Amino acid sequence: MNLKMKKQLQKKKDMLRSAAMVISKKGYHRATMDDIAAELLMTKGALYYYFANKEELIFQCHEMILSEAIEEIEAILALEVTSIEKMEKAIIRHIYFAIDEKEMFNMLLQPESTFADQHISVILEKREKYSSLFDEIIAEGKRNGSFRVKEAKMVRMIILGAMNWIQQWYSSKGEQSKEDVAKIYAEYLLKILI
Amino acid sequence: MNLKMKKQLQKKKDMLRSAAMVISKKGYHRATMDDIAAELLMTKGALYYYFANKEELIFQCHEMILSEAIEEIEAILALEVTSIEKMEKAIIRHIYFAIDEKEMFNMLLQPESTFADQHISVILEKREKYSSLFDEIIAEGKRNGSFRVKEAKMVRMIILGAMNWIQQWYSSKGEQSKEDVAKIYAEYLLKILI
Amino acid sequence: MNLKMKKQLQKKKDMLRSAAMVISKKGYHRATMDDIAAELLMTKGALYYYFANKEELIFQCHEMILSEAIEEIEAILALEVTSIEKMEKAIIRHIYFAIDEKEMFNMLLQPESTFADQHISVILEKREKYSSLFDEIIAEGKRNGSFRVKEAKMVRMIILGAMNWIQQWYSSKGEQSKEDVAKIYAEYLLKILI
Amino acid sequence: MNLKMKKQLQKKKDMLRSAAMVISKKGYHRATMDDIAAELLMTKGALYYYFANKEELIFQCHEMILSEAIEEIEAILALEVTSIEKMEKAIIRHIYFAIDEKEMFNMLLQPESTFADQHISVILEKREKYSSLFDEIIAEGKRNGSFRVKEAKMVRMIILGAMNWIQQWYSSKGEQSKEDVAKIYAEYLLKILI
DNA sequence: CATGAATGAGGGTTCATTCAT
DNA sequence: GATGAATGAACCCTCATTCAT
Repeated sequence: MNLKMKKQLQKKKDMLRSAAMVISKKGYHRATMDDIAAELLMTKGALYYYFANKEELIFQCHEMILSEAIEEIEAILALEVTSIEKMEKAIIRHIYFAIDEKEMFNMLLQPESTFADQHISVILEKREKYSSLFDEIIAEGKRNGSFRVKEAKMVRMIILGAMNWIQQWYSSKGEQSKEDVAKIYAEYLLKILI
Repeated sequence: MNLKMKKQLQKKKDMLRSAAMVISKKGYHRATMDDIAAELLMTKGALYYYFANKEELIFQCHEMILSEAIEEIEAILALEVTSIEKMEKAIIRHIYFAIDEKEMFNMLLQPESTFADQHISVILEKREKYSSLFDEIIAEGKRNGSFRVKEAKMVRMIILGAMNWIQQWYSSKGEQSKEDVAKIYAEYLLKILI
Repeated sequence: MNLKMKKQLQKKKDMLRSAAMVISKKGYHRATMDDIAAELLMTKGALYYYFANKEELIFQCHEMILSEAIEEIEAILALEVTSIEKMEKAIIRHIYFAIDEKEMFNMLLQPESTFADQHISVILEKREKYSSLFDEIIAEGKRNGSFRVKEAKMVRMIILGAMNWIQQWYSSKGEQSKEDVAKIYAEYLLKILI
Repeated sequence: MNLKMKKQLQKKKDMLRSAAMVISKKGYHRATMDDIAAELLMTKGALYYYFANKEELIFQCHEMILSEAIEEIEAILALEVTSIEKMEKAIIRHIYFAIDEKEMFNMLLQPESTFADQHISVILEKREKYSSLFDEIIAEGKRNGSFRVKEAKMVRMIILGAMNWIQQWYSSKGEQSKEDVAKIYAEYLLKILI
């Protein structure tokens, strides 16, 4: 029984991952339920067996991705290292994610007012939760004297905005390795904090 | 004759502006030609007299807005002030634009792979042109010793990314005035350059 | 201008009439928008130019038919004849309608819980309005001593029920002419009132 | 074995009864096989074990209900009472049924051209059989001088139609008890016969 | 016997686009 | 130049039905 449920859960995750692929590649509106089903080697009908409708599907995509991202940054927060190192790691982690999972990441940046009010609040909450983890690092850094910033919220926004923009220009085929990019970004962004 | 053409041009600009409003408010896909026509107090049919199709319409929106933005930054570049001041002014100008014309600005950030190849290259070229103006300021600053950065391209991306993200969180109803936001952003972002 | 609007109104009426034909022949659920459009020698798209959706379409059918029926019985009520004659004429009129416009009439009898609350109240009101015209005749007859009934409401229901059932068995190909049927029904039903 | 079959039969009857409930409440088209299965605390798959398809299911519903109704009226016919009393009892029985089992009764009134030809003839035959029982009472009454009607068929139709219409207006929450309604109806309808 | 999963054929609806007037 | 009307291709979604397990 438990095994069965685990399998089901795994399957749903796999489906969400594939769906996110298509959706973020084509965009929410251009990706049809047929497209998504095809990617899953299913028919549309089967898709609707698992998800009530298109919005529900994309909503669950969002949720899954955000939850995973939150977990990872939380793990960094729990490390026993300096605040500077935490921020560095968080920045690098974020950038790796933005590059490695470009499609899914991209999806998060374009909620496109697709969601019904009920869903949107959940998503926004989770987004805020994620962002607040960066706030925590900043706050911790201020407390122990590592960082010297007054407008913490805005600094957080600057950092997140700078990182998210990578989407728009980075190409894995380019000359820069993702490791280099991440390192350089971390270096420059830390200049703002210190 | 010349007057007539001017009038026509002005009319078209007005149309583009209104259209951009609707499109960026609703998003490209949710904004129907009917919506746009209604905003222009026209019928759909009339709209098609001026623009061959929806893509052409949005393409011209993009072009107009970008051209105007480029002009403004070019004007700053031509000023006889220090590089630091130029960058400061450019940042503030950009942020004002992002806040004051949120809808149009937003449209620029979501090309959404709407464009056919033919159009997209024109847009990308113009975008690049705009971005390169920031490069020029940075280069100038490096030449005259004001700025000390190695990875100029990446720094430019950090700055642009940070600024564009304002879209996502700034609300005119919030406590922060746009003047404050622009000033603070300029201050922090200049820290990266110096 | 006025002529144009009249034409449009007439066209809409024609459309409603044809639509009612299909719908009542096939039933609301079996009649597809394609079917209806085909009957109108149109495409589905054109249909949606005139009616927001299927429910709106059928709602307007109902309304039109009921309105016309109400007018006719009201005309009978206004005649200067005895109550008995009025009831006789109303019965005959109703039965003619049930037989001549079998399809539309049939549609009225099967609201099939198709309507949204907003619409259903309008329809029920109009139905009640129609039925109340029979009440008025009965009341008038009681006042002037022609009729001798205690439970007026129930008698009205008996009369309407009996007449509406004709739908279920009368066939124009059968031996009975509609004139005969109407006359006999009137005769028997008046026995209840007198 | 015999016991087993009896149990099975009973089970099927229970299923039909529950199914009829859902179908007549929602209407044939709005009631999905899922709905029906849920009411039976089963899954769709199981339902298909018992019934070949949806039409078969509703067909058996019809048949069961009609058979039961026929039996009851036949019992009345066999009583040793006057024709007037028989008709009175039949009317009352019919009305009780219409009120007590509103949903199932309602289903019978809306065959909705759901049935394939093969089925429909069986149903129509059974309906006719039921109706003919009223004919028999009338005929018997005519023979023994209780009733004085020429157009027996039409009178039967008037009586049935009047009774079936009760569906449309009677509410158990209303002021009238079903006993009152049945009595009054019987009284008025007998006026037609005598 | 029963279930979960899948299929596939529509049906309602939207909307960019066209065109006669 | 402008309008109303119409088209048709997609798209989301539903649901009766099937079937391996």
